[in-house]
Amino acid sequence: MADRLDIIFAALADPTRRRILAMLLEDDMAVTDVAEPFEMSLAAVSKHLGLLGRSGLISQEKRGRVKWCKLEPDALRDASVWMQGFGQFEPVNLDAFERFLDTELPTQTELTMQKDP
Amino acid sequence: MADRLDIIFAALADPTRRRILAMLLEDDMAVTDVAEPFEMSLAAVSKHLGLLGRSGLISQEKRGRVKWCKLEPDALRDASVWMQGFGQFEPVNLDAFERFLDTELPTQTELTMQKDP
DNA sequence: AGTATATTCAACCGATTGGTTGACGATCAG
DNA sequence: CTGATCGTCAACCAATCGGTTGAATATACT
Repeated sequence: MADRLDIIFAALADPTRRRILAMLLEDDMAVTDVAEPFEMSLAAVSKHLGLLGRSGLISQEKRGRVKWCKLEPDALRDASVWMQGFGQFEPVNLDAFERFLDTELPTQTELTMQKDP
Repeated sequence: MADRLDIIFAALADPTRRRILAMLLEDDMAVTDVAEPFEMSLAAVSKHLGLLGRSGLISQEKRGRVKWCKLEPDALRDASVWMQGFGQFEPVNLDAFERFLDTELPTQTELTMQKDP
């Protein structure tokens, strides 16, 4: 019933999970290390990681007794693409959007924005 | 407590609300008209619209007895910027964008893609 | 073997969510 | 004025969420 975007956006709707994703942006981490900075039980963080795993935003691989968590930014693409469908009317001079286009999508700019046909 | 991103992502996590946003992408709509295609009560849709309004993703203006709903894509910027921090390694591809258009916005394909100018 | 470490499981809790229904206040049309 | 239409409100319900605790499992260390 709940489709992929439901699960991804729901996963992103929690500040703890967003913080975890930001941490994993720097490096892969074990569950215990992920949990360390949070003021909640390890079990709670483990649940968050389970949800992130089910959403595809991270992958988890068990090596020995340690379960390594790895960011999977690909999973964000669907959500990002969905959102960009609404950004099409945003003024092109929005700082962040422009920075994004400049640095990340140089070749696709004309295709999506049709700035100067 | 719940910060802006929490509320925006939570708003996007529901398929009904995403469908509503897609509808409002075409044009401003009255609450009753928004509710029409959904198989749920008007009150339920009204609640969804209230949440979307509180999240800033739409604005609502009452004229007479009709309350007009208007998409506010600016509100997506914070979320989009946040996500782009994770997408930096994965350029958005147009295949995914096309899939999005097929499944969520079938009628707007020509409008947004400008296939044959 | 015995103990410590890493992680999850299961049961529970209060709060929130997504939906319903019925009553209600506005506003428009005749 | 009367009646229909537009939309919200309030109360309720079942399900899910984010957290807790304590027990359980699996792996590693000595």
